[in-house]
Amino acid sequence: MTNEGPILHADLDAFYASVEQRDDASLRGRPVVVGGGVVLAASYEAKARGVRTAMGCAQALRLCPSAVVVPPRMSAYSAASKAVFAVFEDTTPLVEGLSIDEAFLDVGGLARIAGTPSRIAAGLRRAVAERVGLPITVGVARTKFLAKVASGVAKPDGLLVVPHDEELEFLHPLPVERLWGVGTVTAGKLRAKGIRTVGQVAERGEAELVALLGRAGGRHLFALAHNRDPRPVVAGRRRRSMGAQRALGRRPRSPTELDEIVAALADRLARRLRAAHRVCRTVVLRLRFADFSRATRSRTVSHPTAHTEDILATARALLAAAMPDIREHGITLIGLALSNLDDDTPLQLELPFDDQPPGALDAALDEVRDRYGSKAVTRAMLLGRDDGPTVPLLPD
DNA sequence: TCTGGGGTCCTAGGACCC
DNA sequence: TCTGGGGTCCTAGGACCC
Repeated sequence: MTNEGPILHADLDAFYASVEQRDDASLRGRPVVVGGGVVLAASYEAKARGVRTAMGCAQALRLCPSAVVVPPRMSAYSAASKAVFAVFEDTTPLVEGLSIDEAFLDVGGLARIAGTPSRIAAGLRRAVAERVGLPITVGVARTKFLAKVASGVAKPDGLLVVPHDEELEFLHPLPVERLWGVGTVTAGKLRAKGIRTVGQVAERGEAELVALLGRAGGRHLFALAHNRDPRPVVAGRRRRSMGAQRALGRRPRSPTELDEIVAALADRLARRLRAAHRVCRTVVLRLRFADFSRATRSRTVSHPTAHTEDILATARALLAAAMPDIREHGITLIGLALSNLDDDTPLQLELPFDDQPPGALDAALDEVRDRYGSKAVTRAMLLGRDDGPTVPLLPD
């Protein structure tokens, strides 16, 4: 949990497309597009022709007529991801996964065992190539943020180490879009102020950036432009929400069809929730309308659940409430997300009542609250001496 | 160029409590 | 009776990431 730096950011190249090229020799060296209606991943041969993620497959074929379009094989990508993460874990226990194909690794404590960070990174790339057969790019720097920028610059199949004394020289000439967290909207706002490079961000005051981008966004960007990023690599992060969605096209849908889709989504999510031994308290209905505007409707219940029927009942209530909007605007996507996740077995603590000084119970509960969050103390029971009555401290 | 499926984090207002 | 300040939770929306 400590950040001793240096930090590696390891990022598989064109992940889904690389798995397809690995598993089918006839695809190697050719432009490959993984997707159905939309491009989920493009090989570097296809990227060179202008094909991009999230582009329609029809447009991808116009840009690159020789591209081979293959349907996604999610289970193969999931297996490949597990194998790559096993290599990460063999490198250091301090691995923070960011997505299916990238992770931060804190290799600060490994200098005496495994050599310099660049040696560790080179060994990691070699191990992924030998054991999994996939190309991976690694960025190395003192902070998470800079390591991620470095891997982005080094792609594909590259390795880039940013030395301590060259951080700002590396960072400041880069366009603001390279910064993690700067997308089209933020880049547009910055451009309107004449800010195009990270160095130009660094020349502005924090207050100006906060006024432009909001409190958190402005502070964040200000810190990053000066290469300040104290965030540690955190191993074992747990997911905070779980979702599933379905695009519907533009054809009108009957209420019965919508109900069937919501039921299928609720069933799929509830199964995933139970498989992960989690429960949820909040159900979110996501809608996208014909004009591409979006809306969410959510409801939080008092009792955590992983039962399909509970989740579906809440989802149905949300759908019913959203029907006027759906009728008015037309619906093109429907999704469900579950949040406020928790473990399915609650934490149980037994505090011996005998010989406790006054206030000991309150102090113990405070400690639980500090360590596990206020939600951990949802139901505290005061157990009496001998066979005395059980007194609920908080209403059920 | 009309756009998939899975996530994270931030903001802002209102309710409610002490 | 009126008042303040602080905290948490819920809901909805938005930006961003892969």
